[in-house]
Amino acid sequence: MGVTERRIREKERKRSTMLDAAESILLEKGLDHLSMEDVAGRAEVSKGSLYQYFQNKNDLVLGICYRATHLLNESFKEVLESNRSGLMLVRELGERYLNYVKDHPQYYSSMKFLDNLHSSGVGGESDYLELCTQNRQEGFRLMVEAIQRGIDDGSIKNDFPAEQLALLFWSTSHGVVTISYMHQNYEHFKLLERIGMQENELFNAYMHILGCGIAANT
Amino acid sequence: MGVTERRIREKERKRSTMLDAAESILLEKGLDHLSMEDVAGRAEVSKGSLYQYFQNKNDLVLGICYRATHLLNESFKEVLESNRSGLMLVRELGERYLNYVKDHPQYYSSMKFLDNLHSSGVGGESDYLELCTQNRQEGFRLMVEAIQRGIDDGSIKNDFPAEQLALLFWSTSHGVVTISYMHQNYEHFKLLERIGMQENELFNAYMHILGCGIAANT
DNA sequence: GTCATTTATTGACTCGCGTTCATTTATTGG
DNA sequence: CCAATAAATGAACGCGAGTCAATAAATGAC
Repeated sequence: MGVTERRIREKERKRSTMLDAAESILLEKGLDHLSMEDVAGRAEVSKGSLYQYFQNKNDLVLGICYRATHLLNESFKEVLESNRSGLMLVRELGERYLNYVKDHPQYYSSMKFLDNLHSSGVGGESDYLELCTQNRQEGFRLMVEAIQRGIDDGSIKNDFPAEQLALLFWSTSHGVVTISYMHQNYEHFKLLERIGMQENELFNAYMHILGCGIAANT
Repeated sequence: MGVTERRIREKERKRSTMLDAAESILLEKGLDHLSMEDVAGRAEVSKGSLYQYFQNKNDLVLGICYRATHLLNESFKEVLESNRSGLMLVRELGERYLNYVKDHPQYYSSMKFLDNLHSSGVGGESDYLELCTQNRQEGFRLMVEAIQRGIDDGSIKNDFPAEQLALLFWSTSHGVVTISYMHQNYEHFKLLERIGMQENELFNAYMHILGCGIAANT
């Protein structure tokens, strides 16, 4: 009796279509101008139908965020398959993050949305919220693993536990990547130009400084 | 004929009252639950009156942000009055920033709001937007000055121009401070606990790593 | 003090948008 | 072919931002 299975598959397919629509609007117009009506229109369903697949607007955006965090984690996992030094892995993770934001700005803004929800205490009702949070924790865990490997192989000094270094890397890289994101996506953002800095210089300087800070003295 | 002068003063006083009301609501309920009606009620004026003093809601929040950025800059200027080494000044700036966020979370969220507007390209019509942006640039300039002094006095190495180091310090400290902010203000935020880290450890680790990265080798 | 004029205040109103729900339409199993 | 169940729909609701015509207050001339 594969009827209910097909039903579920069918439902998942529709949900995916809706997420595609939402994602494309997010890419084109940004979060501020993402309306449920708009999404319904592009997905060729009625507004009411959206609410059969998503609990509310937050849930919909977090649905995108779930894709976003999953994709980023997959990219991180690839990095960890290499057996270069831990320090190199960390650098590679940073590069991946940077490129990810460049390639998928809509995913990045969905992740910013998640962060905002976390910062606002509650995010309303959303099943995706928990999933996204788990994904983020998984991403963090991957960073910890890279750093731990670096400590073990001697490429990263052991002044701090891996988790603490990971948190520093996590939070500081977020700031740097944000600069890059704004530089990419907003005409008006002239900060880099104003101080005469190329985008890749910013990242290199960051990794250089960070490298000096965490690399073992060899 | 001091009539118009008094008018202007009076108007400024009322505007200030409204900002006070908005600020207290921002502190209590957060940005998401700040409504114009609410502000009007607490300021004991009608909703329509608010719009005689502020162009729109963004303008009102940016009015708070103007206070916020001004206060932060004043704190930074105090630091620069000292004649310690540039490296010490940078550390002191970081500490000030951290304490500022702890003491004035509502100001911090208004600054996040400003950043979001910048990230969204346009911020609607608001006279305060330009003023806030100028204040932020002034804050950045103060960081540049601290670092430049450090390069000049030999406490900071000269691998990078002061502006570039300032940008790195600016963006990375933002990430670290955000962690601290969330830790302070949101019950649910358990990241620090989960990795067994104290809040001040986070800052110290950050300054240690950064210090290793930018300090001149003596 | 009176009055015309300018300025400030008000709250009812509109409008957009997220969300709900009674109704309609499609699908399933017998 | 027919209940019964599930899915889809769009009109209707609520809430909050922003508007505006009507009202009140302040000012300055006489």
